[in-house]
Order: sequence, then C-alpha cells, then structure tokens
Amino acid sequence: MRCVVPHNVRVPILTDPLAAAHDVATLRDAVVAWFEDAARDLPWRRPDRTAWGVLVSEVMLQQTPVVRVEPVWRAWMLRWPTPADLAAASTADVLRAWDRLGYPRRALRLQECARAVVARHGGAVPDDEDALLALPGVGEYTAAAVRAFAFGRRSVVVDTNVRRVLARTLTGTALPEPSYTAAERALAQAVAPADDDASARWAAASMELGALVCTARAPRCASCPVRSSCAWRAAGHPPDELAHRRRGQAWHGTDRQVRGRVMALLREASDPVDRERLLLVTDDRAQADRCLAGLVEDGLVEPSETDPDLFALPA
DNA sequence: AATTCGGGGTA
DNA sequence: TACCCAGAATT
Repeated sequence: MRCVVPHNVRVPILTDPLAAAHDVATLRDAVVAWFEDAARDLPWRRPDRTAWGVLVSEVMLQQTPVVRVEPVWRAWMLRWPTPADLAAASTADVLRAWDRLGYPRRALRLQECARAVVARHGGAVPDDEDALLALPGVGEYTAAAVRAFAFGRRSVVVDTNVRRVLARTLTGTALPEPSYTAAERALAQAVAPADDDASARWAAASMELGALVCTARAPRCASCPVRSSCAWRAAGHPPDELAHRRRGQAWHGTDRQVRGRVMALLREASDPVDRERLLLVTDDRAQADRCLAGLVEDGLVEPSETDPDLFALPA
C-alpha cells in the first residue's frame, strides 16, 4: 500500500514531494542507525520475551515511566507468565502486584484482556489489528505497538515521544498540539516505512529518540543524530506558543489523590477495612464518600458480602 | 473534543 | 512548585 501525505497536511519542510521523500528517508535511516547503539536493554525487548510480555509492558507503560515499570514488569511476568496465568489469578493479587504504577483500572483491564485472549484466541496474543483493538485496555497506540514490537509487523506507532519527534524534526514546533490531530496521524502514517521490518524498527527507534534525546524538558540536541535536518533547530528552537494554554494536571486535593489513598490502604490490608477508616483519607467527607463509591463502581473495591461497611479488593 | 483516571521523579 | 510520563475509555 502506498502512503501519501494528504493535501490537508501542512509540512513546511516538505514542499517538494521528491525532496520530501528523500528527507524523510534520510531522517529515518539516521534515527534507526542511532538506535542500533543507543537502545536501552529493556526486559521486554530481550529475545526471550513473549508477545504477552510485550502487551503487558505496553499497558503498564501507558502514562507510567519506564524506570517505574521495569521492576513491576519483571515480578509480574515471573508470577503470571501467560494470559492463562493472569486470567486465573485473584484480582486482589493483581491489584497488589500493580502496586503504585497508577491508574489501577489498567490492571483490571489487563486481567480482562488476559481472559479475552484465552477465550477468543486460545491463549495466544493475536497479531491482527482489529483483534488487538477489541481487547480491553488496548487502544490505537497499544495495538500498533504490540504489532510492531511483538510481531515485527507494519504499524504506525505514535506515542507522546513520536509525536514530539515528528513535531520538532518535520513540523518545526517545540511541541505537538495538546490533542492528537488528524494531521499528525496522517503525517505519522506517511513517515512510517511500508516494509514490515523497517516499520517496526522505525517505531522503536523514533520512540527511543524521544525518550532519550528529543526529550520534552531539556532536549540533548548536541548529541542528536538528526540535528542537521531538524526543522525545529533550523528555525532557531522557537518556544512553545501554546505553553500558556497547557494545563498541568492538578493533584493535591483531587479525587484521583483520594482514590489513590483508598487503594493504597486496601492494598496493604490483609483483611477487609471498615468504611470509617477508609473515609479518614481526607477531611472532606463528601469527597471520601464519592471516591469510595466510584471505586466500587469501577470494580476496584468490593463491599463485604456479610457486612456492607467492610471493604476489600475484589477476590 | 473534553474529561477522567495515579503517582513519583526532576528541574 | 510545575511539569511530564510508550494512553484508554467515556461522555
């Protein structure tokens, strides 16, 4: 299948189609060559990894940094090596093993995903895009990542790192838009190699460049393999024009913080915990009630069958 | 398209 | 402090 940059995609540096193709190919080659040396030795990249291990890593890495995921992933895969193992586990054990990776609904979905893989695919992770997308907790990014990293198949992998790399090198802006636009998706589609193997390597390499060199905070442009062809650098590193519109995620006093405290309490408890003790996580009674109810609604917490004032992680 | 959903390391 | 991190699901 041929990939062409749609007419509605403005790519300043790519005015002439022939020059564009050349520039993009040069950029890709440089990034992939850099990756051969610079790639981190992560456990889910080892030859002995499994497709399921890759999927587990991708779900854990959704909004959680690599350094925090790695130890949890190692313990997790030793304990539940296959989808069937996780499918048969106690949900309380799963949530405790998830520890403080954050967004514990991901752990719930990962177990649902394991059960779906067993039920729908005989326990083997599918390599089909639609089958992957149909799995709980698997969205556009994760489906593409699993296809590329577990199966070496062609897919357009766009995470926050790739978005930033494309924004800088090709579009010439400090950062991409707050939301993932159709133009960005089209650009990523056009840049991704058509070949299976080349596509998979570009995906890993472009993500790694964003994670190690083309970072959000203090990019290491001096040691960047594509600094000579970077549109952002050529433009003189213009600052982010939307900086004032970007809203940092509030944390102190939020429901997310309160929910996190309730979950932490229940992870550490070996027995059901009384409602009154759970509500002590904040002074705001209404908020505490709301958060506890929300956790129950989400299936992260269950009231005891015998005493509705006692709560625990789901069996 | 906008919101919600954890948690911790770093500048 | 504020910002950022291999996003997904819901409204």
